[in-house]
Amino acid sequence: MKAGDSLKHFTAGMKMTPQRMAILEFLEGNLDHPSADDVYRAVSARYPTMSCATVYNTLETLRKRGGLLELSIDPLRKRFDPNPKPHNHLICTVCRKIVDVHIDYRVELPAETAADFEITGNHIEFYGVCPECKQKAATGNRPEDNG
Amino acid sequence: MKAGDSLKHFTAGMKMTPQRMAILEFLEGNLDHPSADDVYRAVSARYPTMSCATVYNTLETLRKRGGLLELSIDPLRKRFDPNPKPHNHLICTVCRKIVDVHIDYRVELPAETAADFEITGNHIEFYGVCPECKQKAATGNRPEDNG
DNA sequence: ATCTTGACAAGAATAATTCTTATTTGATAA
DNA sequence: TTATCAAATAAGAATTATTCTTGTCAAGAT
Repeated sequence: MKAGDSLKHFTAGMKMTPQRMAILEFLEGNLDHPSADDVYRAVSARYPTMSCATVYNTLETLRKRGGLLELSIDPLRKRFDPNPKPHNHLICTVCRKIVDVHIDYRVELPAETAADFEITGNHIEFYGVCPECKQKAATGNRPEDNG
Repeated sequence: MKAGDSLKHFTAGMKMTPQRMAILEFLEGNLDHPSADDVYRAVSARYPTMSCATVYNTLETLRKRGGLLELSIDPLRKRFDPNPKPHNHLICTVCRKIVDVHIDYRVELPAETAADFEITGNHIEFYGVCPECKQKAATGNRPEDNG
């Protein structure tokens, strides 16, 4: 498979439109975990009439087809990951920066814990503080506790 | 420690008010991963003048003190977990039901991958389809693909 | 008694996402 | 090539979750 071609595997039978092609092009090979709004802003630069509903619809269609992973790693918004290889994430709890972790941990759920679920996958989040935020914390401006 | 007493460990120095006590009482021992709105609805049944801002403020105060985990396991809203023991989750991708997984997997990030982050924790999500949703899917009403 | 600080209610404001509706388009088959 | 029709679109209204603002209040400190 050619690099940047992976999403094509999930678009068979989808009606191809200029809008969708622009969205796919933006997503192909994108490792930044963009939000719907990131996609919308990037694509509407070239297609000024692009509607945010179109972006949401296309992302949801791709998600259902398995071409995108919807990540719940940001409490403020959904993030989408077009990286076809299953992987995990390291997240800075201060600035919410996200780093891919390409390690397969092979965690498994014992049958008695799976509670008759049909298991389809897993995702590990590591939490930490990134070097930049550690630096900032060290130089004094630590946030107060208001409790 | 008495069962249902765990949150008390994080409230030292917090000004105690009837509203906060009602919120704490609702959270103590709650294994349902309630959202802010769940807390608000439950507590305002007894305190009709409760403001949603008070709920959000109290939850955020507890979170900062380590008494609550803010879970990003639901793309629609934040969920809060007052269970003080670190644990993982099994999530139905159809109905979003959440089941606690009390297994310690001891996943670790190699130093070269940690990228100078100071690692503070991790969380594993298992994805699957729960028995009820499997049942529904088998009996015919499978959702169409709109792509 | 007054001051200070944190907590409060009420609701406005914001931000992300979904929904609605009329219109247009791409894929299919005639 | 053209007609057809389901699906996709634009535009913006609506919804939902969350945060912010403002004025008030209460408890402890001075």
